[in-house]
Amino acid sequence: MRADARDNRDRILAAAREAFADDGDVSMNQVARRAGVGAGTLYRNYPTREALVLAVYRQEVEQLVEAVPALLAEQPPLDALRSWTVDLVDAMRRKHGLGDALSATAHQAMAEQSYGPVIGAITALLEAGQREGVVRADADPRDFLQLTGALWRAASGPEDRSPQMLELILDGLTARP
Amino acid sequence: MRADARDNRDRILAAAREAFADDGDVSMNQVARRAGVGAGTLYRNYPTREALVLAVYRQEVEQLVEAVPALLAEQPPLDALRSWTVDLVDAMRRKHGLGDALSATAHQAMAEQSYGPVIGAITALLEAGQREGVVRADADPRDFLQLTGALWRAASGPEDRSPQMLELILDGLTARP
DNA sequence: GACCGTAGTGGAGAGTTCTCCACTTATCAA
DNA sequence: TTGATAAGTGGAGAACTCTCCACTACGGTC
Repeated sequence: MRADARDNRDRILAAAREAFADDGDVSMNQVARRAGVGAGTLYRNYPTREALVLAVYRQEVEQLVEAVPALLAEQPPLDALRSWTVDLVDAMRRKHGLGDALSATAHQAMAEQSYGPVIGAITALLEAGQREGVVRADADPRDFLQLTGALWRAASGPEDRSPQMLELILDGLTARP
Repeated sequence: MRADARDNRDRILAAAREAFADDGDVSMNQVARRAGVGAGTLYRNYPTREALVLAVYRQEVEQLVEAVPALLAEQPPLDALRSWTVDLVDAMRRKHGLGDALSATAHQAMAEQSYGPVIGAITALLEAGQREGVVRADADPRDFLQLTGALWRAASGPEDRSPQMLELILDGLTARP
């Protein structure tokens, strides 16, 4: 990769980070202008808005993913899953566009490739529960991420119903004797 | 309302119905052109794409709503809820844009006003279950519609995981002794 | 240092959403 | 029948997304 290209890529990411921090609905054009590049350059580096959003919040998401082992060490699996999910939904709500980007990729190939880490985190949480026999055997991490999208949408509405919905989902995940 | 205005309104609806039947991603401009009206007229009648979509599929949705009493007469509440939901998700998948429109309105005031019927149908199904003590008391119809949105997204992916997700949700809805 | 192939660029352009307001016209009272 | 008038119209316009390709300039080679 050419040095100037890498420079542009970095400038775009920096500009996007600033712009998203200021306000959620920033146009791709605005990001490009702010970074001092043409629209073409922006789109070559980040082909979709989602790709850009995921790149911007990569660190935040990584932190969430890395927190999993500690959670599992401290709490029973279902409690760990509950508090992790609350944090995830919270991040989706605070970081504009992240909820859309994450739940859009839940059942796509893209998710496996670029956002495997999140799926990996959910897998670890579910498997811990399965090992203890408290989570049903057919629980699927992509399904859970998709449901998390619904949670986030509910949390963003006028009346936050996400706690109740989360309890319902966890209840549905629980293994029955 | 002026007669010519009503005429235009009807022509727009007819044009939209045709256009949506042909293909899901039709631009608002195309609908306007097809109906022979200006963009302004289209937007005055249907302020958002969602509003137009809901108007176009009103009958389909009404049929779904009206089917509830028969379902409840034939089957136990949870089975009725299951089969009704399968039909709803199926409609969301076949009728382009309906899934987005419905799940977007799940927790908004708009839903109560213009799509109360769907909420009403879900309420009837849930209450039947509650009366028999098989559905948890704190189940909320808007939450359920929101979860249905996730189901639809999952059903539209490469691998249809919606049956498993539906079982999980129904399991979560079940009242525990 | 000069050369050249190719990776990389920017912005014009086609298409979109949605708003605004100068104009047109249906309707009702006289 | 005829105005008056408020309801209704259309399309120009501003801003957007995303693509395409004529150009520019980086960096390995001599």
